[in-house]
Amino acid sequence: MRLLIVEDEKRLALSLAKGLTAEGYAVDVVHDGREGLYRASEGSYDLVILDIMLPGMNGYRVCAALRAAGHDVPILMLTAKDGEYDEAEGLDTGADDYLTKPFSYVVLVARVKALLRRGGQGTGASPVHVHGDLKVDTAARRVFLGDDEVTLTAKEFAVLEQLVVRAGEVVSKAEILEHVWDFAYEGDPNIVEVYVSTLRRKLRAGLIRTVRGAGYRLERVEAAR
Amino acid sequence: MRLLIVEDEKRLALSLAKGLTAEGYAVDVVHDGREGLYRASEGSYDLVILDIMLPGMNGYRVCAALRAAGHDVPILMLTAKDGEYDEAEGLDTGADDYLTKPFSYVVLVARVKALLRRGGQGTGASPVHVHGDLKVDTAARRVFLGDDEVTLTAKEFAVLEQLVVRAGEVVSKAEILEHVWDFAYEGDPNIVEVYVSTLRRKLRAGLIRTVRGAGYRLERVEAAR
DNA sequence: AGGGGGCTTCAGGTTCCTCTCAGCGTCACT
DNA sequence: AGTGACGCTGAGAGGAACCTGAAGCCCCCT
Repeated sequence: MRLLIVEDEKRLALSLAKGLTAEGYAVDVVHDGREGLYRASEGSYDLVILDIMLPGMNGYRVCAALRAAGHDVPILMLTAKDGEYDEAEGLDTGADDYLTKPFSYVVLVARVKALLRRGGQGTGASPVHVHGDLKVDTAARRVFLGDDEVTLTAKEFAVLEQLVVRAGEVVSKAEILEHVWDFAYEGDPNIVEVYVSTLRRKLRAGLIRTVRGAGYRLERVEAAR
Repeated sequence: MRLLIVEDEKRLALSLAKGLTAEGYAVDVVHDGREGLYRASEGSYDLVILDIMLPGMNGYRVCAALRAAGHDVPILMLTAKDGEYDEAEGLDTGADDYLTKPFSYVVLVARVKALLRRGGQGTGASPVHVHGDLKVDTAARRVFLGDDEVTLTAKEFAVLEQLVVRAGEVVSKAEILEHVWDFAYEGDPNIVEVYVSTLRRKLRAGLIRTVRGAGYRLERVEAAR
């Protein structure tokens, strides 16, 4: 899951990014409206957190421009409560939810999750993926193998999520990198192998199949016996 | 999938080529406009990445010339943001999308994929090709012969894919070479024979017919029994 | 300040692809 | 039937891709 934060208060942006990263999202941050619009237009984000007061281009205009261009990515607006801007206006321009500053971090996370869940429903994707005896609950971020819960770290979960969403298909290492790590990541792609390795250990060895030269594939339901 | 990059900044061209190759595309690079037009005219590319500022012939003119000649290959234009050239003009001349430098690599890949997807849908290409008792699933990278799965390596799969996509037609050795390896490949063309040989062994001897002096042909549905 | 957990890098080891080569078979044409 | 061109295929070297244990770093919690 990739999130884009468009927020010019750098301290706030940074702390949000940090927290959400810890939740297992891949988070990109930009500090001005024009740049935000540009990045969001690429369509590779699952949600955009958009401040209203922005240099370059204000949040309403970014939001309106995105909708005008046909993007239906969920948008969570951040409004200051000083009354200069109006919540209703945000919703009018096509935002899906708004949050009035100051807000608690917990609330933000809850809203983010709610929006992601709603978006998922809209497109017919269930938040819970069942796959043989593997059950991945993307909303609750829990994984079960048979009756046993398996504890995964944020990154482990994110990698598994990618594989589960496209179960049966080959997912390339590059695609996993793109979705799980953010665009500033310049590290070793080997990191994907490391995570696959630990996932295999924590889950079951045969579950994630390596397709040499192509990527990884979550095996479709193992032959029932 | 074959991509052509027309870009005179060699460093940029090289790094794009490297990345896209890693994504599994066969990538060719040329550094001037005239050469780009010439290669693109051959019609063997699935997408063209076209810089605007080019020696020989600028990107707009290449693009316009291609469209004038009736080619509908997707074109992704690269524009510098210095304002000398205008994005709209790129789209006017028939480009399908544009990207303003500097851009992140991830963005480029996303756009490339989007364009290829759009094109693919239009032509109704399915990810699964069925051909008699041979089934080739390009998304999962799996091949079935009857009920049995056949394990293929990356190159074997790529060769078979070429034959399957054009089932019933003769595909020349040169075409296979170009699609599976890229045009910079300087090795022995015999390599194609080697791979056809192993494919026959792994699949069924009669499936791939040699057409002497012309190439190979995947036989249309074998006589049902 | 110390400890722990998660993230990342690194390096050694392993697997198994890829490509080349060479000899032989097969085909088409005379 | 002979001949040359073309195609087939087994063997092996070399290397790419992948796996995984270990260790360092950073952040957070105690």
